[in-house]
Amino acid sequence: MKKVSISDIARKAGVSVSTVSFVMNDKAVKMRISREVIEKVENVAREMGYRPNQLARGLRTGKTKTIGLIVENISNAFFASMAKTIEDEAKKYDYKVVYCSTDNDETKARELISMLSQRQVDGYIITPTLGLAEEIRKLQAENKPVVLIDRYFPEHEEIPSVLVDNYAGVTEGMEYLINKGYRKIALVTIEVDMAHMHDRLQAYYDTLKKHDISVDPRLVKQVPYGYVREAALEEIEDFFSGDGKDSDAVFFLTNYLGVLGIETTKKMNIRIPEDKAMLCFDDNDIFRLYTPTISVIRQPICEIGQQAMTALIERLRHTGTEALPENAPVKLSAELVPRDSI
Amino acid sequence: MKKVSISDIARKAGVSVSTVSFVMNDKAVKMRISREVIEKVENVAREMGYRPNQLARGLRTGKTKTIGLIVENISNAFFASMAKTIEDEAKKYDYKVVYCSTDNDETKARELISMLSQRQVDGYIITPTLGLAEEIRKLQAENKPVVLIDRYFPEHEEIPSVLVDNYAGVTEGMEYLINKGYRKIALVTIEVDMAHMHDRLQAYYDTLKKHDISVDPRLVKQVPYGYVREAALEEIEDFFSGDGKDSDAVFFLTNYLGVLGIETTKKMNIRIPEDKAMLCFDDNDIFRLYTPTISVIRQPICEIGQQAMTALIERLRHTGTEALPENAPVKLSAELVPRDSI
DNA sequence: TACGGTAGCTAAAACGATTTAGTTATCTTT
DNA sequence: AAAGATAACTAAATCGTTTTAGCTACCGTA
Repeated sequence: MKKVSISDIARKAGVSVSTVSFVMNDKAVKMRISREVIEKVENVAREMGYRPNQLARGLRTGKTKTIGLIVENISNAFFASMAKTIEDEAKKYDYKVVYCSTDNDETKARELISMLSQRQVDGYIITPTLGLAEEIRKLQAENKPVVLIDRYFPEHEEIPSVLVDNYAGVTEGMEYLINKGYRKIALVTIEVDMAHMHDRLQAYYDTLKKHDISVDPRLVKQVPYGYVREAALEEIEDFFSGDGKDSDAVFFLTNYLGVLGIETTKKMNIRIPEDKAMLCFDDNDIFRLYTPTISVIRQPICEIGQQAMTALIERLRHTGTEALPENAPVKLSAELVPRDSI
Repeated sequence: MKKVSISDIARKAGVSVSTVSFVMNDKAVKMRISREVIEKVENVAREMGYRPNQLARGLRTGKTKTIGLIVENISNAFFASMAKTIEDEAKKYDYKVVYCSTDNDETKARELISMLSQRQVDGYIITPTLGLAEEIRKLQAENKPVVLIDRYFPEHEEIPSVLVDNYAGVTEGMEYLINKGYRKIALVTIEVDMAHMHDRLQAYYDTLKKHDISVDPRLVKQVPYGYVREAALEEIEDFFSGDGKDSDAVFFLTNYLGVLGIETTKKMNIRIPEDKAMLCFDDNDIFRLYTPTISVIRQPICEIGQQAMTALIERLRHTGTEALPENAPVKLSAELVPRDSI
């Protein structure tokens, strides 16, 4: 059984294709289609179960009512919740979201953008990888709005973004640790190739300095990107039995690292907070449920999603001549959630 | 700046649109396009950054190289991992996946199917809700292949599916508990409106009977669907301080319920396994990391995803006259992972 | 009586690809 | 030298919509 097309409806209702189109798009009144014809068409369409072909519609109008969401990894809790809010938010504006994961791989990210672009999405929300700025500029040049989330390009202020104040967040966490008397604070981070991670790291250094605590470079552990779980676990374990051994607290700079951290401390029988206090950037179900519960710097996930969507919609609606929306980054604040691990 | 279309390439290369199309689709040799023209076209296309418009292509060919994946909730760990495998798997066959969540709401599920159908996806992988069989039959009638995962319609064997042997899984768990000496085994489930949950519940009853343990209906707790987190937590807490109080073990029939269970036992200071042993259907990071680690019946997520994809591809390739692939449900087995909670 | 206006539709182009059926020029063959 | 074959392309239809421009009756007015 083939799908019903607009001309099937036209034939059955005894009118032209244009008339059906007008009726289906609520332009019937404007086009002075008579009451009877409108009803006739509506009835036939309902009976035959007509659903307009969005490919054809998109081809003709140039709008697909679809936005592309590119995140690092959709199976990571942070991005999964984010995706869910964005999807719900998009629905309010009658947009559909299609999402994909870069796995933080620049090549893959490029491919994804290309794929979404070929599918003619109307706009993009992107968690960028390194080196993606050029590609994003091209999208903007094609008049496709883009909003960055979570990460940004300091040298490209013309790309709108919704960010968390990473520097302030880490500073708040560090102040808290120092206030509680911790002095030998270890830091576990991934490669700081992008600005948001650099901001977090910088806040660590600056807060230590501010309190006249000498910075011990051996207390800072960088886990390289692209390591599989097991390799990353080993790295952290090595750190805890080597350079990081006599730290009295450890600050994990991402949610994923924090989970690995829990796994390692559990395996090594490191007691929290007796042997080591623990703090993590970004929340996770596990942190709330683990014994002891783990303190975190929580990012306002819903708000990020909402603001990103608002910013995008604003730009999608901006057709032509009115004043351009501001491109200044939206900066939200992350909040310290103290729990038993400190 | 407008996008480059095939006719832009044709004009610049001084050939016809058809020629460009042949070159871009590797039909140049078959169509006897000369070496020089092929190179010319390829160069122009590369220089101008030509990317074919998939809407136009899909409209013409009737194939979008896209499959729709409908799950219950993409932010649930089980479905998130599943989605990731399916996406990776699809990529191998050069398909793109677009996914969406039903939140187990029949109306929403219908809308999602309708939306995907309007966007002309080539095939579907669906975690169905109650009452979705009719809608799915319609897709099949339109020659759009569908594969069910996780859930099924016992009265509709003609819809292919990839399932876990829920009955055997729960039986294995129950046998294990009984072997370890537990006799007052409580069960926490969601509404058993669909067959897969009914199978799990039935296995509970049957195993008890087999071991001549009397079934105490008060030990079976059903948490209604659609309850928000807090309400569901309260239900479980009430159960643990009421009817379920003197059970010596508790079996949670879904991953989500298990997480709520952990939260509740933690709050109520129920010691595991001293006060109560715990077992959960379906794994989760938390169960592996919690203290004590929680025993689970693990579903083979990757295999489900792979098999579903294989089954779908087989049907997508099946154009016309050859033998139809078998529709018999693929049944995989779930595996008991014993940990410290029992 | 002729003209303008309007109500109520329809024809046809366009969007960007794919694909079938030609067309033209050159080359073989007899 | 005529006919057929082949190499190397192209024209035009098509997919299912939207949208602009236009057509046809009929009515009112001067």
